[in-house]
Amino acid sequence: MWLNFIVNTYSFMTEHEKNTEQKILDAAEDVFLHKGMSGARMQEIADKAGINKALLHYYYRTKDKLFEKVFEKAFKIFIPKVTGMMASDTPVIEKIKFFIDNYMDLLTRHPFIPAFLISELNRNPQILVSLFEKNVQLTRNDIIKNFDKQIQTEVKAGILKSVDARNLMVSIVGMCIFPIVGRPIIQGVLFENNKKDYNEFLGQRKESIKEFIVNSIKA
Amino acid sequence: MWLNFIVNTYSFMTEHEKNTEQKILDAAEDVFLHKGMSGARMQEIADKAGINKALLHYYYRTKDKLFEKVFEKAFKIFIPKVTGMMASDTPVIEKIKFFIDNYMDLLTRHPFIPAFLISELNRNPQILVSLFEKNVQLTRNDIIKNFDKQIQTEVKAGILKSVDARNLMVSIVGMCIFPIVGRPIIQGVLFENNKKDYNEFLGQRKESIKEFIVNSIKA
DNA sequence: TTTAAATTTGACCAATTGGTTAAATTAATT
DNA sequence: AATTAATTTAACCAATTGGTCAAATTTAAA
Repeated sequence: MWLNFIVNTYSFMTEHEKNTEQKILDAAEDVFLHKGMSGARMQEIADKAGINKALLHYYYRTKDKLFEKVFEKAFKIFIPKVTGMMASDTPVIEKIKFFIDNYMDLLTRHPFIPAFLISELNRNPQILVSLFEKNVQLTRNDIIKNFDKQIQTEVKAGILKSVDARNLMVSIVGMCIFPIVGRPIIQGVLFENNKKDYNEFLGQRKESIKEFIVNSIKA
Repeated sequence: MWLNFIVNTYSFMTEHEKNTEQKILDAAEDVFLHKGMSGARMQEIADKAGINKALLHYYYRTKDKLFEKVFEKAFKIFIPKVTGMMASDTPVIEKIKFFIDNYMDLLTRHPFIPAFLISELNRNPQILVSLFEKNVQLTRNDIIKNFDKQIQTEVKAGILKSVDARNLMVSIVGMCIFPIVGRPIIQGVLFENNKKDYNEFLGQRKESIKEFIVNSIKA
């Protein structure tokens, strides 16, 4: 679709157009996720999409614009889930268990996104600025405050030990993400590089984390 | 020093030589750590070292060779510490507290190394193979087994709750590393991008992790 | 003080890279 | 069927990149 780089993906485009565009985006995701912005090559993306390189620039003018799209998609898959977990009104421990189950599943389905986000954001934190404007940044603050309030309520009710909301959240996400982004190192150092053993480890990790956290915060 | 790429840094080289070589290595570290293998430019490294680009190739034939040196140094700073923590014969909880204090300090001093290692290793896990051959891979297995044995002893002695050594180690390191590698995201989402607030958060994080873990594993 | 060896440089090169353009092809509109 | 608009391609380009080389300079050895 012409001027697509401005108007984006809309419902009135034909199946054919959607396919070409989607093929490019899929290929771009694949290449960018594994090689990063600086390591990705437009030619490789074109090859993987089965199209001419010039067509890439026809749809997404520049490498930066294409990268932006891929990054935004990756970001949206992972980050809102974290604040999302704090929104429901179930008890804290239930909430956490639910989150860990879902987040670990998400990580298993997209194991390369977190390292990609970490790498690109450390190299250029500026990317976040524009993303934060677009997305649900307004309510975010209230959500965190509410989650903290809920925790303090349960602390006073004698359900939980005294814990700080943000420390808890960073710990939970860290315990979930590290075995994924650090896989090459951990698998090498602690599992003699045995892929099967490590997959088993990841399989039971969910339960391990939940038990570890509940043990820590339950009064 | 001529043929330096083969013989490496030895004590019999003059101060002048050591300086030039070190200047290159420092500059390379700086650039590689922030831009990664594919994003780093030999010209930028040369500029930062204040030398001609050809001199870079005189000392370290290729970009790959130079990268290898930087990577190995970064790796050696961080990874042996983890297995090292398990070697002493103090009680488990003391060991863990000592490790967290030291590791968090290390992370604060070198905040960009972990993301660098994660990124490069996910992109090319092959790098590890040669490194594992060179380094203390022999005793590593015994160290882990001994640590696990110590834990199980303390479990039976009623000091600790039942915990798996490798899960525990991954959790500890994950809780330490995530606030560093995920800084841009966490600072943005949870701290309204306030740098000062985040530094304060990092300052108390050490104690928070220790308390969190002890609460979880103490019987 | 020669002479030889090691270090440093400027100029250069081939390959790669992101991006462009004009022409060809296909799809949509009349 | 004719024309217009949208899509796709091959060929090309300027800039960048890792790397080389011969010459110049500095240092060490004789």
